[in-house]
Amino acid sequence: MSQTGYRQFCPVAMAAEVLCTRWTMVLLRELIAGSTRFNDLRRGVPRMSPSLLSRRLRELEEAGILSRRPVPEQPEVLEYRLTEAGQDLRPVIEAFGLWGQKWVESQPSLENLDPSLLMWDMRRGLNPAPLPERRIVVQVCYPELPASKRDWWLVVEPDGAVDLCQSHPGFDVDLYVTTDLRTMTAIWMGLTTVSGAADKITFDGDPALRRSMQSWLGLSPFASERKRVP
Amino acid sequence: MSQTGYRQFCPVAMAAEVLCTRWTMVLLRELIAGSTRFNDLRRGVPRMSPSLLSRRLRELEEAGILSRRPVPEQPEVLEYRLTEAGQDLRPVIEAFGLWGQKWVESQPSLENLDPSLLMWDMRRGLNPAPLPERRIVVQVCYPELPASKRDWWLVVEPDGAVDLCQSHPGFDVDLYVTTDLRTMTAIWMGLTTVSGAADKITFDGDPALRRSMQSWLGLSPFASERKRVP
DNA sequence: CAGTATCCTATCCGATACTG
DNA sequence: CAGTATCGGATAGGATACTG
Repeated sequence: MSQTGYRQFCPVAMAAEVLCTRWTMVLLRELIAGSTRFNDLRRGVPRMSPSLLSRRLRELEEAGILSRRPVPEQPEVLEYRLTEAGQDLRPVIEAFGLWGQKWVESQPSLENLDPSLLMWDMRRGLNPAPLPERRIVVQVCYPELPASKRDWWLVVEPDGAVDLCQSHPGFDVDLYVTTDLRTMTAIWMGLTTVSGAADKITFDGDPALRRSMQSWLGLSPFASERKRVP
Repeated sequence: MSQTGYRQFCPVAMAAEVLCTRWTMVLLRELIAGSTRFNDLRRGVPRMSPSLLSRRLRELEEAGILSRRPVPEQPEVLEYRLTEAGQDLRPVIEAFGLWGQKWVESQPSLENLDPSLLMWDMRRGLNPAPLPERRIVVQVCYPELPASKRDWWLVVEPDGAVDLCQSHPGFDVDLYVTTDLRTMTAIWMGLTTVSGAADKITFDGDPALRRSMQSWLGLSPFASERKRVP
């Protein structure tokens, strides 16, 4: 937002005054998704400058939306946790996301891809349930990208924990997935499906894993909402 | 919002890019409440400059949220109607308002009172159902205000139509209500009630009307949500 | 890694005045 | 009444570099 507040007694205006400043809703989405540490937040909101992030976090604390407390083990590092008021923003974020998914043209967003962000989101959403009960390693390759962002490894531990690596984790790879970033992003957003984009993906490795990919690949929380934009 | 967009493929960011610019949410609240004409919108969002209003309306049209069409009878005047995408913002606005009502301290907003806006909102919300089936005139007086904003008349026609006047409409007044603007605003927001603020209101006229006031006085759509802020 | 301070510019927005 | 153009200032926020 710019200049001063709205100075209006309507609750919508009161909320907008706190929430409708640049990056705030996106940051809140990341907090609600569960990130609590500064650099995790940065990963989730990569285009936001650290100084603005720092500032927003302070503002949100002041607004009673989150608390900044030292991490117990590392007292010089802060941890950001939503207060009750912050948790209660979940329906607000969901309403935003739902509406955005339904009504905002996605072509322009698909011009602004970001492999780190996508993989970070995929890591978070990945659903280990359909996977066999052993360590599973999936390598994703985007041949069009420069080497530093080309290869990614998702490591799913037997207990369901998921790690994202940018260098080979040392374990055998169960499934190789090669595609372009745009296709993978479209799948993640629910604009297409693994089978719908079959001609743009090549697989190598465990056929069962490949067939079940749509089910274990975690999609955007809004992927199930179909586009309505004309 | 400032600068350029977020260039992020998350639906929350996509929605925020359209919705989180200054005044936009407040304007949308007014559109969803039913205003369709430029100057009605101005009344509902009085602190917004006309040029910004004009601009936002064009942006919202571009975003597919509303349509600008000439009024059938007055082809040189435009009428702003929400499209389906715009109607679908209702849950978003409601989520905002609900959260604002629950979690934003209202003291500061109560420093920024506005009789025109309040009366305009009251006119809109007034519930004619509990009133007798004849024309009812209620005069509201804020003695503390300058003459030009002191007296207001709500005229409820037998068919339920409500008019707001700033000069005596000529009909007999059924009920006089005298109070201060802050009290009336607090009632409208649900922070107190007519009987709870009885010591700050004086009545003259029809006792039945007075007793039923809480029921016919239209409150803010969010008035029923109780404050939770600590 | 975690977070902050500084600096500078783009741009958003508010005020005002103006036209059909 | 309905709506738009212009203009200038404030400030938000981006880039960068820096500290514990």
